[in-house]
Amino acid sequence: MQPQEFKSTVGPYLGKTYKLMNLFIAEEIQRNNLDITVEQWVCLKVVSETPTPIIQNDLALITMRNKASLTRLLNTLEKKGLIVRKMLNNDSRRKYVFLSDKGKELFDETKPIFLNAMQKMQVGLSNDELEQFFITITKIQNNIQLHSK
Amino acid sequence: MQPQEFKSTVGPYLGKTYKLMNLFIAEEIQRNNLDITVEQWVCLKVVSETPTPIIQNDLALITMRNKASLTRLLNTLEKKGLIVRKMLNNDSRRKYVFLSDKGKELFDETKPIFLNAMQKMQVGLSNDELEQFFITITKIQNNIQLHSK
DNA sequence: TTAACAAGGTTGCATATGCAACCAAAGGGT
DNA sequence: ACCCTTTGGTTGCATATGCAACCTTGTTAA
Repeated sequence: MQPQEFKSTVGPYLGKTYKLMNLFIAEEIQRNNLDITVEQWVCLKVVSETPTPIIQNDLALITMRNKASLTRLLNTLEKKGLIVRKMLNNDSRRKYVFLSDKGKELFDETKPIFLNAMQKMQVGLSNDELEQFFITITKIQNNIQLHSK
Repeated sequence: MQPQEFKSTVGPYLGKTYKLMNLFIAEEIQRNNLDITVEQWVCLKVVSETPTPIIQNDLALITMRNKASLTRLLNTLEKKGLIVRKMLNNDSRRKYVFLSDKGKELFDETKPIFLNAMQKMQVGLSNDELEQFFITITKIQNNIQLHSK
Protein backbone atom coordinates (compact mmCIF):
# COMPACT_ATOMS: atom_id res chain seq x y z
CA MET A 1 0.00 0.00 0.00
CA GLN A 2 1.36 3.37 -1.02
CA PRO A 3 1.72 6.23 1.43
CA GLN A 4 -0.61 9.11 0.64
CA GLU A 5 1.61 11.99 1.59
CA PHE A 6 5.33 12.59 1.66
CA LYS A 7 5.26 13.98 5.16
CA SER A 8 4.81 10.46 6.43
CA THR A 9 7.72 9.00 4.48
CA VAL A 10 11.39 8.71 5.24
CA GLY A 11 12.56 10.69 2.21
CA PRO A 12 11.96 14.23 3.44
CA TYR A 13 13.34 13.41 6.87
CA LEU A 14 16.52 12.00 5.39
CA GLY A 15 16.91 14.88 2.97
CA LYS A 16 16.45 17.55 5.59
CA THR A 17 18.70 15.87 8.13
CA TYR A 18 21.45 15.30 5.61
CA LYS A 19 21.42 18.92 4.55
CA LEU A 20 21.40 20.16 8.13
CA MET A 21 24.29 17.86 8.97
CA ASN A 22 26.41 18.96 6.05
CA LEU A 23 25.90 22.63 6.77
CA PHE A 24 26.61 22.04 10.44
CA ILE A 25 29.86 20.23 9.78
CA ALA A 26 30.91 22.88 7.28
CA GLU A 27 30.33 25.45 10.01
CA GLU A 28 32.42 23.52 12.49
CA ILE A 29 35.20 23.27 9.96
CA GLN A 30 35.13 26.97 9.29
CA ARG A 31 34.96 27.78 12.98
CA ASN A 32 38.29 25.98 13.28
CA ASN A 33 39.74 27.75 10.28
CA LEU A 34 40.34 24.56 8.36
CA ASP A 35 40.67 24.47 4.60
CA ILE A 36 38.81 21.30 3.72
CA THR A 37 35.34 20.14 2.77
CA VAL A 38 33.30 17.32 4.24
CA GLU A 39 33.64 15.28 1.07
CA GLN A 40 37.40 15.73 0.98
CA TRP A 41 37.69 14.79 4.62
CA VAL A 42 35.73 11.58 4.18
CA CYS A 43 38.13 10.57 1.42
CA LEU A 44 41.12 11.22 3.66
CA LYS A 45 39.40 9.16 6.33
CA VAL A 46 38.83 6.14 4.11
CA VAL A 47 42.36 6.23 2.74
CA SER A 48 43.72 6.62 6.23
CA GLU A 49 41.75 3.73 7.64
CA THR A 50 42.24 1.24 4.85
CA PRO A 51 45.09 -1.05 5.88
CA THR A 52 46.27 -1.91 2.36
CA PRO A 53 46.88 0.57 -0.46
CA ILE A 54 43.64 1.48 -2.20
CA ILE A 55 43.01 2.32 -5.85
CA GLN A 56 40.71 5.05 -7.09
CA ASN A 57 38.03 2.69 -8.29
CA ASP A 58 37.64 1.08 -4.88
CA LEU A 59 37.77 4.44 -3.15
CA ALA A 60 34.95 5.61 -5.39
CA LEU A 61 32.86 2.57 -4.49
CA ILE A 62 33.43 2.95 -0.77
CA THR A 63 32.75 6.66 -0.71
CA MET A 64 29.67 6.21 -2.91
CA ARG A 65 30.49 8.44 -5.82
CA ASN A 66 31.24 7.60 -9.42
CA LYS A 67 34.78 7.41 -10.59
CA ALA A 68 34.61 10.61 -12.61
CA SER A 69 33.63 12.56 -9.55
CA LEU A 70 36.32 10.90 -7.49
CA THR A 71 38.97 11.71 -10.09
CA ARG A 72 38.24 15.39 -9.72
CA LEU A 73 37.94 15.29 -5.96
CA LEU A 74 41.38 13.68 -5.82
CA ASN A 75 42.69 16.32 -8.21
CA THR A 76 41.84 19.03 -5.72
CA LEU A 77 43.25 17.00 -2.83
CA GLU A 78 46.41 16.51 -4.83
CA LYS A 79 46.65 20.21 -5.64
CA LYS A 80 46.36 20.93 -1.94
CA GLY A 81 49.16 18.46 -1.29
CA LEU A 82 47.06 16.21 0.94
CA ILE A 83 47.29 13.03 -1.12
CA VAL A 84 49.59 11.38 -3.62
CA ARG A 85 48.77 9.04 -6.50
CA LYS A 86 51.23 6.25 -7.18
CA MET A 87 51.46 3.27 -9.48
CA LEU A 88 52.54 0.01 -7.89
CA ASN A 89 53.33 -3.42 -9.25
CA ASN A 90 53.04 -3.89 -12.97
CA ASP A 91 49.52 -2.75 -13.62
CA SER A 92 49.89 0.73 -14.97
CA ARG A 93 46.15 1.32 -15.04
CA ARG A 94 45.70 1.32 -11.29
CA LYS A 95 46.49 4.44 -9.35
CA TYR A 96 46.93 3.94 -5.63
CA VAL A 97 46.04 6.76 -3.30
CA PHE A 98 48.15 7.68 -0.27
CA LEU A 99 48.01 10.45 2.28
CA SER A 100 50.95 12.80 2.20
CA ASP A 101 52.53 13.82 5.50
CA LYS A 102 50.51 17.00 5.32
CA GLY A 103 47.40 14.90 4.69
CA LYS A 104 48.07 12.67 7.68
CA GLU A 105 48.67 15.68 9.86
CA LEU A 106 45.47 17.39 8.77
CA PHE A 107 43.47 14.22 9.28
CA ASP A 108 44.77 13.65 12.79
CA GLU A 109 44.13 17.26 13.63
CA THR A 110 40.57 17.28 12.31
CA LYS A 111 39.35 13.91 13.50
CA PRO A 112 38.42 15.16 16.99
CA ILE A 113 36.46 18.00 15.44
CA PHE A 114 34.38 15.61 13.38
CA LEU A 115 33.88 13.25 16.32
CA ASN A 116 32.79 16.18 18.41
CA ALA A 117 30.28 17.23 15.76
CA MET A 118 28.90 13.70 15.72
CA GLN A 119 28.61 13.74 19.48
CA LYS A 120 26.63 16.96 19.40
CA MET A 121 24.25 15.50 16.83
CA GLN A 122 23.31 12.58 19.04
CA VAL A 123 22.97 14.28 22.39
CA GLY A 124 20.12 12.81 24.38
CA LEU A 125 19.89 9.59 22.40
CA SER A 126 20.26 6.48 24.55
CA ASN A 127 22.32 3.58 23.31
CA ASP A 128 19.14 1.63 22.74
CA GLU A 129 17.60 4.40 20.71
CA LEU A 130 20.76 4.73 18.66
CA GLU A 131 20.89 0.99 18.10
CA GLN A 132 17.29 0.95 16.92
CA PHE A 133 18.00 3.88 14.63
CA PHE A 134 20.88 2.02 13.04
CA ILE A 135 18.74 -1.07 12.58
CA THR A 136 15.95 0.84 10.89
CA ILE A 137 18.16 2.91 8.66
CA THR A 138 20.02 -0.23 7.61
CA LYS A 139 16.71 -1.76 6.59
CA ILE A 140 16.03 1.31 4.49
CA GLN A 141 19.43 1.01 2.85
CA ASN A 142 18.78 -2.65 2.08
CA ASN A 143 15.38 -1.84 0.63
CA ILE A 144 16.92 0.71 -1.70
CA GLN A 145 19.63 -1.65 -2.81
CA LEU A 146 17.07 -4.38 -3.40
CA HIS A 147 15.00 -2.17 -5.67
CA SER A 148 17.95 -0.45 -7.26
CA LYS A 149 20.25 -1.00 -10.22
CA MET B 1 31.50 11.67 26.22
CA GLN B 2 32.76 11.57 22.65
CA PRO B 3 32.30 8.53 20.43
CA GLN B 4 35.55 6.81 19.60
CA GLU B 5 34.79 5.76 16.06
CA PHE B 6 32.61 7.06 13.28
CA LYS B 7 31.09 3.69 12.59
CA SER B 8 29.04 4.09 15.74
CA THR B 9 27.73 7.55 14.84
CA VAL B 10 24.75 8.70 12.85
CA GLY B 11 26.76 10.68 10.30
CA PRO B 12 27.95 7.88 8.04
CA TYR B 13 24.55 6.19 8.13
CA LEU B 14 22.81 9.38 7.12
CA GLY B 15 25.35 10.13 4.41
CA LYS B 16 25.18 6.69 2.86
CA THR B 17 21.41 6.48 3.01
CA TYR B 18 20.95 9.90 1.50
CA LYS B 19 23.23 9.08 -1.39
CA LEU B 20 21.55 5.74 -2.00
CA MET B 21 18.15 7.40 -1.94
CA ASN B 22 19.10 10.11 -4.39
CA LEU B 23 20.59 7.66 -6.85
CA PHE B 24 17.58 5.40 -6.49
CA ILE B 25 15.10 8.17 -7.17
CA ALA B 26 17.15 9.40 -10.13
CA GLU B 27 16.96 5.86 -11.51
CA GLU B 28 13.21 5.72 -11.07
CA ILE B 29 12.89 9.04 -12.85
CA GLN B 30 14.99 7.87 -15.74
CA ARG B 31 13.17 4.57 -15.91
CA ASN B 32 10.03 6.60 -16.55
CA ASN B 33 11.75 8.80 -19.12
CA LEU B 34 11.13 11.98 -17.20
CA ASP B 35 13.22 15.07 -17.70
CA ILE B 36 13.55 16.36 -14.15
CA THR B 37 15.88 16.07 -11.18
CA VAL B 38 15.03 15.29 -7.58
CA GLU B 39 15.89 18.82 -6.50
CA GLN B 40 13.72 20.35 -9.19
CA TRP B 41 10.85 18.09 -8.30
CA VAL B 42 10.97 18.99 -4.63
CA CYS B 43 10.69 22.64 -5.61
CA LEU B 44 7.66 21.95 -7.74
CA LYS B 45 6.20 20.03 -4.83
CA VAL B 46 6.62 22.85 -2.34
CA VAL B 47 5.23 25.44 -4.73
CA SER B 48 2.36 23.14 -5.56
CA GLU B 49 1.46 22.47 -1.95
CA THR B 50 1.80 25.96 -0.57
CA PRO B 51 -1.70 27.46 -0.46
CA THR B 52 -0.65 31.11 -0.84
CA PRO B 53 1.80 32.45 -3.43
CA ILE B 54 5.37 31.97 -2.28
CA ILE B 55 8.43 34.14 -2.87
CA GLN B 56 11.88 32.86 -3.71
CA ASN B 57 13.32 33.65 -0.31
CA ASP B 58 10.74 31.54 1.50
CA LEU B 59 11.07 28.76 -1.03
CA ALA B 60 14.80 28.74 -0.39
CA LEU B 61 14.24 28.47 3.36
CA ILE B 62 11.73 25.65 3.05
CA THR B 63 13.78 23.66 0.59
CA MET B 64 16.93 24.20 2.65
CA ARG B 65 19.18 25.85 0.13
CA ASN B 66 20.56 29.34 -0.03
CA LYS B 67 18.91 31.92 -2.18
CA ALA B 68 21.70 31.96 -4.76
CA SER B 69 21.29 28.27 -5.38
CA LEU B 70 17.53 28.61 -5.56
CA THR B 71 17.80 31.44 -8.08
CA ARG B 72 19.67 29.18 -10.46
CA LEU B 73 17.46 26.18 -9.84
CA LEU B 74 14.46 28.32 -10.70
CA ASN B 75 16.26 29.56 -13.80
CA THR B 76 16.46 26.05 -15.14
CA LEU B 77 12.85 25.34 -14.16
CA GLU B 78 11.83 28.52 -15.94
CA LYS B 79 13.83 27.60 -19.03
CA LYS B 80 12.02 24.27 -19.07
CA GLY B 81 8.72 26.11 -18.84
CA LEU B 82 7.69 24.46 -15.57
CA ILE B 83 7.42 27.59 -13.43
CA VAL B 84 6.77 31.28 -13.81
CA ARG B 85 8.08 34.20 -11.76
CA LYS B 86 5.67 37.07 -11.16
CA MET B 87 5.62 40.27 -9.16
CA LEU B 88 2.51 40.96 -7.13
CA ASN B 89 1.36 43.90 -5.05
CA ASN B 90 3.65 46.86 -4.80
CA ASP B 91 6.88 45.32 -3.60
CA SER B 92 8.97 44.97 -6.68
CA ARG B 93 11.70 43.10 -4.84
CA ARG B 94 9.66 39.98 -4.24
CA LYS B 95 9.31 37.45 -6.99
CA TYR B 96 6.48 34.99 -6.55
CA VAL B 97 6.84 31.52 -7.97
CA PHE B 98 4.00 29.69 -9.72
CA LEU B 99 3.73 26.41 -11.54
CA SER B 100 2.90 26.73 -15.21
CA ASP B 101 0.29 24.41 -16.69
CA LYS B 102 3.12 22.23 -17.91
CA GLY B 103 4.58 22.27 -14.40
CA LYS B 104 1.30 21.25 -12.82
CA GLU B 105 0.90 18.49 -15.31
CA LEU B 106 4.38 17.16 -14.76
CA PHE B 107 3.96 17.29 -11.01
CA ASP B 108 0.68 15.38 -11.04
CA GLU B 109 2.18 12.85 -13.38
CA THR B 110 5.29 12.26 -11.32
CA LYS B 111 3.86 12.31 -7.82
CA PRO B 112 2.85 8.64 -7.88
CA ILE B 113 6.33 7.70 -9.02
CA PHE B 114 7.89 9.44 -6.06
CA LEU B 115 5.36 8.00 -3.63
CA ASN B 116 6.06 4.58 -5.05
CA ALA B 117 9.78 5.06 -4.55
CA MET B 118 9.15 6.07 -0.94
CA GLN B 119 7.01 3.00 -0.44
CA LYS B 120 9.75 0.75 -1.73
CA MET B 121 12.23 2.34 0.66
CA GLN B 122 10.19 1.53 3.72
CA VAL B 123 9.05 -1.99 2.92
CA GLY B 124 9.03 -4.14 6.03
CA LEU B 125 8.95 -1.26 8.49
CA SER B 126 6.00 -1.36 10.86
CA ASN B 127 4.14 1.82 11.72
CA ASP B 128 5.71 1.74 15.15
CA GLU B 129 9.19 1.38 13.77
CA LEU B 130 8.57 4.23 11.34
CA GLU B 131 7.19 6.41 14.11
CA GLN B 132 10.23 5.74 16.28
CA PHE B 133 12.50 6.51 13.35
CA PHE B 134 10.82 9.86 12.84
CA ILE B 135 11.11 10.65 16.55
CA THR B 136 14.82 9.88 16.64
CA ILE B 137 15.69 11.66 13.44
CA THR B 138 13.76 14.70 14.63
CA LYS B 139 15.85 14.72 17.79
CA ILE B 140 18.95 14.68 15.63
CA GLN B 141 17.66 17.59 13.59
CA ASN B 142 16.95 19.53 16.76
CA ASN B 143 20.40 18.79 18.10
CA ILE B 144 21.97 20.13 14.96
CA GLN B 145 19.88 23.26 14.98
CA LEU B 146 20.69 23.83 18.65
CA HIS B 147 24.42 23.66 18.01
CA SER B 148 24.27 25.41 14.67
CA LYS B 149 24.27 28.98 13.40
C1' DT C 1 13.35 64.74 4.05
C1' DT C 2 17.14 62.23 4.08
C1' DA C 3 20.42 58.98 5.48
C1' DA C 4 21.09 54.47 7.22
C1' DC C 5 19.47 49.91 7.25
C1' DA C 6 16.98 45.68 5.89
C1' DA C 7 15.05 42.57 2.49
C1' DG C 8 15.03 40.15 -1.88
C1' DG C 9 17.31 38.63 -5.73
C1' DT C 10 21.41 37.90 -8.96
C1' DT C 11 26.24 37.05 -10.26
C1' DG C 12 31.28 35.56 -9.82
C1' DC C 13 33.90 32.05 -8.07
C1' DA C 14 34.82 27.51 -6.28
C1' DT C 15 33.52 22.69 -5.21
C1' DA C 16 30.88 18.46 -5.97
C1' DT C 17 28.39 15.26 -8.87
C1' DG C 18 26.41 11.93 -12.64
C1' DC C 19 26.41 10.26 -17.32
C1' DA C 20 28.45 9.11 -21.48
C1' DA C 21 32.25 8.92 -24.35
C1' DC C 22 36.82 8.09 -24.55
C1' DC C 23 41.72 6.21 -24.05
C1' DA C 24 45.11 3.10 -22.34
C1' DA C 25 46.45 -1.07 -20.40
C1' DA C 26 45.69 -5.84 -19.04
C1' DG C 27 43.55 -10.50 -19.77
C1' DG C 28 41.69 -14.31 -22.30
C1' DG C 29 40.59 -17.23 -25.90
C1' DT C 30 41.47 -18.77 -30.48
C1' DA D 1 50.50 -13.48 -32.26
C1' DC D 2 45.91 -11.38 -32.58
C1' DC D 3 41.41 -9.85 -31.64
C1' DC D 4 37.90 -9.00 -28.14
C1' DT D 5 36.57 -7.92 -23.72
C1' DT D 6 37.31 -5.99 -19.28
C1' DT D 7 39.25 -2.78 -16.11
C1' DG D 8 40.81 1.77 -14.50
C1' DG D 9 41.04 6.47 -15.13
C1' DT D 10 40.06 11.07 -17.47
C1' DT D 11 37.35 14.60 -19.94
C1' DG D 12 33.14 17.14 -21.85
C1' DC D 13 28.81 18.52 -20.59
C1' DA D 14 25.12 19.59 -17.45
C1' DT D 15 23.14 20.33 -12.78
C1' DA D 16 23.46 21.65 -7.93
C1' DT D 17 25.43 24.25 -4.17
C1' DG D 18 27.62 27.76 -0.68
C1' DC D 19 29.76 32.15 0.17
C1' DA D 20 30.55 36.81 -0.60
C1' DA D 21 29.81 40.81 -3.09
C1' DC D 22 26.59 43.43 -5.33
C1' DC D 23 22.22 45.98 -6.95
C1' DT D 24 17.62 47.43 -6.27
C1' DT D 25 13.84 48.54 -3.54
C1' DG D 26 11.45 49.21 0.83
C1' DT D 27 11.55 50.66 5.60
C1' DT D 28 12.88 53.19 9.52
C1' DA D 29 14.99 56.51 12.37
C1' DA D 30 16.73 60.98 13.10
